[in-house]
Amino acid sequence: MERYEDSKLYRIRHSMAHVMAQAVLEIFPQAQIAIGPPIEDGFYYDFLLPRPLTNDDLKDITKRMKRIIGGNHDFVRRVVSADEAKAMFANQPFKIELIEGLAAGKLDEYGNKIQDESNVLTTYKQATFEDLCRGPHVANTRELNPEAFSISFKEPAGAYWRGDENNQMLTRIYGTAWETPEQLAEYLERLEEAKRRDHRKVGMELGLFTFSELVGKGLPLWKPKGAILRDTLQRFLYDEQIWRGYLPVVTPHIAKIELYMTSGHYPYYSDSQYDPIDVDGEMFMLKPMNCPHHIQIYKSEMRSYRDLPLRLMEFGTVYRYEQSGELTGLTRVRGFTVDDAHLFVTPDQLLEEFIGVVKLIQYVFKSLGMTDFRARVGMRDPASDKYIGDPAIWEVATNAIIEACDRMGLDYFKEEGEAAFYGPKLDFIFRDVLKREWQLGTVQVDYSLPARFEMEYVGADNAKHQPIMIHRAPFGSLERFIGILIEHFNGEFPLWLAPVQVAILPVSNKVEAESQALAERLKNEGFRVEIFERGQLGKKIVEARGQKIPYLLVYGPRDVENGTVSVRLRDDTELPAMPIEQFINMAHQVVDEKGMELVPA
RNA sequence: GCCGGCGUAGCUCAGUUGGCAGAGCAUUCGCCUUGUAAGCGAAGGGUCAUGGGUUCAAGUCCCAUCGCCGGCUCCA
Repeated sequence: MERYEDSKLYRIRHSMAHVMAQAVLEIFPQAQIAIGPPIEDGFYYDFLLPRPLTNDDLKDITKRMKRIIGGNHDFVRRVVSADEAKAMFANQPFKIELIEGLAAGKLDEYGNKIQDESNVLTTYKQATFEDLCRGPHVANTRELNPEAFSISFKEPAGAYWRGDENNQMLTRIYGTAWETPEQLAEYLERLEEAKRRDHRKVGMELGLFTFSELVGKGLPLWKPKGAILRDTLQRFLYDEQIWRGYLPVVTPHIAKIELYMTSGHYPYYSDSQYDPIDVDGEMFMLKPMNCPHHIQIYKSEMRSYRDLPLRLMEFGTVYRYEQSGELTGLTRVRGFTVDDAHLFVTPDQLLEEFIGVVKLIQYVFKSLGMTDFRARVGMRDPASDKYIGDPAIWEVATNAIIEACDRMGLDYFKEEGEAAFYGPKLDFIFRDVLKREWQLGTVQVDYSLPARFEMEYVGADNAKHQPIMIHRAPFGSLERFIGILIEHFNGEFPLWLAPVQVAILPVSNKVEAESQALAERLKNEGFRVEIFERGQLGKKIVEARGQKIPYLLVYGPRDVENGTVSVRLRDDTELPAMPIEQFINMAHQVVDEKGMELVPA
């Protein structure tokens, strides 16, 4: 497959960024320009502007961009010396900084270390605008389609120079650009669809959760229907884990600060923890993670190799201080529940246990109809010093992960700098129906915490050994996972998960008593049922459809007489009237199979 | 935390150059008794996010705070 960097779209978007910069400079000649790269689906350019942008500015910029494109200007590449470049951009301080970084062969335009040393400076010029740029670009603006781009689809946004929050805040204008207007329309439609499916909107409409200013931002309140969904997921995983030899534990929400000093969490992550609470002169913290607690349970007894592997699980709620601006619905919150487990294993067991965890995660995803995911091996960044533990041990752990993947035939890719601070990990990245990627389940191999906590077990040789720890969470956080599920399914959950599975729609209140009896019968069968009593049948259908309830049972005198129900599915399919017994069997089958369809194949 | 936008009834929103705070849905009550996408009528519901300021007069103008949205940063 062609790399994005080599594609025509990439050149189009890169060139669009230059055209936009030219347009902005026409309006604000005093503006300072930073960088303007292509990105997924589009491009941006960062500016230091004399005032905030308005919608009218964006219209004006768009108009000017179209005019520039219509001018059929060539993009002309030129190799320049550092001195030449500095003279050319004398009144553009950001460019001067870039030139100095590039000329010294140290930093690229993003402020990252340069890999290749071919520190040749080039510029590209179209019409009156010449920009420091390594390209590539289209040959001429006539290759840009003036009807296939938009800069008004997104609000202008703030962005720090070189992405560092200590630097100056610039104004970033985003654009999207395509080869044809049809592709643009398709992209914009995808954005609209994502907005329609937004879990915050759908979750409120379905009555799953709410937020309260009095409780606090980033602290979701689960309403009954959301709690049912959540509990159903939780029970599914709980049962699955019990079956696989996990043991449940429960631990408190606060602990002494010394616990996190020992684990190493406190010094490394004090920024994202809440301030300690003084209790009778001792400092306690809201727990930011569950592992140190589980370690204390491990250490409560003398462990033999015969006890291992020991797999402790807990749906443990943790609290982390997230900056207010980064909170988003359920996907980024300040208190959330991790479907956590820690496996304590001997070196001999590591591989097998790791494989077992990966199999569990694969099974869980498959049960939820989530099939499109890939695995990432997160390795330490050799240049960083944020990791604890001996590099040699890291290598052993990383190799164990890779060997497990190979042995399972798992498709994976490696990425440096994606490890946890105490060990390498394997992350599962899920792609939803809208082709967006989310990092979900994670498995981490850890030699560090067992050492820090001086954990041990007695081996067959009667000597003491240190266990290895595997941290893992298939969902990651229940909150975030449910947010993703809502958007993936657009609130139309598979039957086994749906908070209300069956809506009974009485044709009139003449069958009120019979409808109640039907509801009771279905509840006794274990189904979640709601009777819709308001208004006429049409209105009941509207309401039940709005709640995305899988089965709508139209129930009237005819059905009462025949012992049937008329089943209408969530997708508006109308099944012929069927005996109640038959409906119950069908629904049981779909639930038992965790089917994605409402009618068994 | 930073940049920008936005806060009017439970929800979605209207509210003119500053001049009596509104609609639909939802809720409650009454009528209708219904067979596959909204039956009819009435009533209740507001410190216009909060606090200050300007003004004869503020939902409307100014300032601060809180919250929400889009980004940046961050995400054990």
